[in-house]
Amino acid sequence: MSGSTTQGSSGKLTLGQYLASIRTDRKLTLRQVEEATNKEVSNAYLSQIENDKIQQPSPNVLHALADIYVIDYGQLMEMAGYITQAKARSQGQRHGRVATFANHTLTPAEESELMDYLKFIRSRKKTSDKS
Amino acid sequence: MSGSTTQGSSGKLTLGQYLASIRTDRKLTLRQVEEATNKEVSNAYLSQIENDKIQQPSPNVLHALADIYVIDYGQLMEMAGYITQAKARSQGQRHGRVATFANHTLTPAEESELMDYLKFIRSRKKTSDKS
DNA sequence: AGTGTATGCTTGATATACTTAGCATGCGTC
DNA sequence: GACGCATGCTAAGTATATCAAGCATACACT
Repeated sequence: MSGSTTQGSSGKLTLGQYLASIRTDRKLTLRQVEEATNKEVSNAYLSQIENDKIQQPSPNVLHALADIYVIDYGQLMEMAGYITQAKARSQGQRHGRVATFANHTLTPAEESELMDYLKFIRSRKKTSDKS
Repeated sequence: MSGSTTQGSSGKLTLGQYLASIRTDRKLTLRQVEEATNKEVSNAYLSQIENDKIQQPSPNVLHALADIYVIDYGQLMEMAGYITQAKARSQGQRHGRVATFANHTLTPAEESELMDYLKFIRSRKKTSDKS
């Protein structure tokens, strides 16, 4: 029951949620992705990944997806629980997580709405210290 | 370079041969390595890897070995047949308007909240569509 | 109605990484 | 010789990623 696909506003996105959000954002179907990856990732399997039925997809699968979505392979690797070489890069914070949004195609209207909402979120939290 | 251990006069070393040569060089036993990796890699399994019975050990196993041997993780990954970030080609085009968000450093929580909100926005608009 | 088609998802089967137990040989000491 | 015991390895089992096929619903069109 319940269990909408969103996992609430508390935690991070899972790998599956992340991949699903990107695909739907780009308005691609499971089978289109399967085609785009040259059958490297079947639509059935992608469905399982997006629903977190697969605990740790292989690097090759992740690479194929990163390839067609044009997103960062290393990020997918980390999300999947793999240890990557760039594990000690806690300094270059300028990018990194924001990549999530950078990889979504937002309309100007949406972007503006989100900017407002971000302001709202931050104003709510302002009472407590920043971390 | 390299050449100090038993390398076939033929071509490159396989992953297993490479790992075995390092271990014997260091005069370690399979069970010592198993201990050193905190049982992350069992001696039985390491034996299979060294004899190329395992086609593609998982990145986590490779990382554990790279760790205790103090060798390059990425090299092991490539030897095992994984594609690494080194292969990353052109980053491709960036989505211009998203730059606004890219310049904001979002916390994971904020990012997640915004993702939910974006879904909400789009679900509202769903009734009207045109192409 | 009905027929087709697209979409997401599930189900059963297979491949293979990985584990646990044990084998075989060698090397030492009695 | 027999008893330990360390070393590399193997055999059988479990877990899980991945595939091929199909199901269910929704949407379109006649």
